[in-house]
Amino acid sequence: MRAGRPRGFCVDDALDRAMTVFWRNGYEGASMSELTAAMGINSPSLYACFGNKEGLFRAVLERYEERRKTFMENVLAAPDMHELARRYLHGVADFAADTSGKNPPGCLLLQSGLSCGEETIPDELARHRGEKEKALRARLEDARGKGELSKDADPAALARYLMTVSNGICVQAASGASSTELHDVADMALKAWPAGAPRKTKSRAKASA
Amino acid sequence: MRAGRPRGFCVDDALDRAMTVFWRNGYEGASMSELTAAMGINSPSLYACFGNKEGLFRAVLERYEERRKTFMENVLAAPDMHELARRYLHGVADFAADTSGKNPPGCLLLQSGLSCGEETIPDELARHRGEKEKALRARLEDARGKGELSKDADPAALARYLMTVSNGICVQAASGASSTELHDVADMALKAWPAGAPRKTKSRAKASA
DNA sequence: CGAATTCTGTAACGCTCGGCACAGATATGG
DNA sequence: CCATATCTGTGCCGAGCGTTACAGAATTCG
Repeated sequence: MRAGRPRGFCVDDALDRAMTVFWRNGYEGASMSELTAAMGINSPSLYACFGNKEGLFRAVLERYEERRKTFMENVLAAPDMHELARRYLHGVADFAADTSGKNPPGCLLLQSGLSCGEETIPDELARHRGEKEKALRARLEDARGKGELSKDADPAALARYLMTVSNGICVQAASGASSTELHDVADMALKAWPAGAPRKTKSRAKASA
Repeated sequence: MRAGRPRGFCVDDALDRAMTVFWRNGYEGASMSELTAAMGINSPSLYACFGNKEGLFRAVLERYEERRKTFMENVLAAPDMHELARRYLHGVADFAADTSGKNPPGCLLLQSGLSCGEETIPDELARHRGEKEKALRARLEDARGKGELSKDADPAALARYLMTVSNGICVQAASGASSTELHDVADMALKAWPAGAPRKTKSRAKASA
């Protein structure tokens, strides 16, 4: 164990509370006083732990990705590509409409700073969204190689389509759309998905844990 | 415009310049000093003309809608509903990818403040986006009444779908997607659009969430 | 034990923010 | 040509921002 006075707060809990503030107010709209108040700590503790506001934000993003990891794993583990698309879009709809916690509806990767005074924030968020798209594309390319997807399908375009609809759903959620409205949009978007090998679709809906 | 010293700048030009700043930096990220510098005026002139920062922003939004008016008119004047969807999505793709002016790629109604410290800004923007959705829905309802759209089609859901994809396209554009990528997404989204006039439409069961 | 180390709370820093008083400049109307 | 009205530029305001200096409190190590 390390010497010195032990930290008086749980880092992950603090990050979860900071996440809510960034999510609701955006990066610039979240003031340090709001953040420290929500986290239940004083600013020197925050600066000692995270460096500065941007460092805190990056830590929040990592925490966010960690919490969404099981969802993406579940999506990528889909048995066929139509099921992958279905799990992804309906999972996003579930997630975006979820107001059971303290977080506002929508998605942190959009709400916290689509545009902003410091260019580095939107760039970082775009990078994170790009990572998700890349994961989807890799899975689709793999499926195409294995014959689970038509040879004339374009994995990159399909992945981009999923991300586009997903981001649109998040915006709709932030604008106040209901859960069923979002799922209807997801269903409609799935009609554009290539038929692929399997013709049988199960209509089972599962919420993201 | 009676007595008194005449205004030394063109209001619309100033609004166009302010629009670029809000677009690129977001509402909160746009400082008054940046705005006045871009508009080529001093702050007292700005305050005398627009009241305060939020007043300026609202004026910018009006100007924006005015500039987009002919586009929406062209969309709503489409001869059939598939053409309406096509014009809308590809028009948005064109618009979002356009970097010929000084405005960044994407859409002001999203970039300038999806989330923000002052709740009133995201609300106002959501209202503006809602107006567009309402216009599309009204046109679709009208078309359904005239038999140009299947009776079991849902105008509200279709309008929401268009808005969702449109917003997604704008996010993709802001993330750096190319024009052809955006048009590919628009084409793919159009595959989900109900067929022209025939009586047969597949209605998929809604998710049980 | 004392020394070293690490975290915490108080209080304040310099800076930029949005906004405005004021006086000079430039127009109109009588 | 004066009275009135509107706009412009200079300069400044209090508030809040992100950030940090400092000293005391709590722990481990020798």
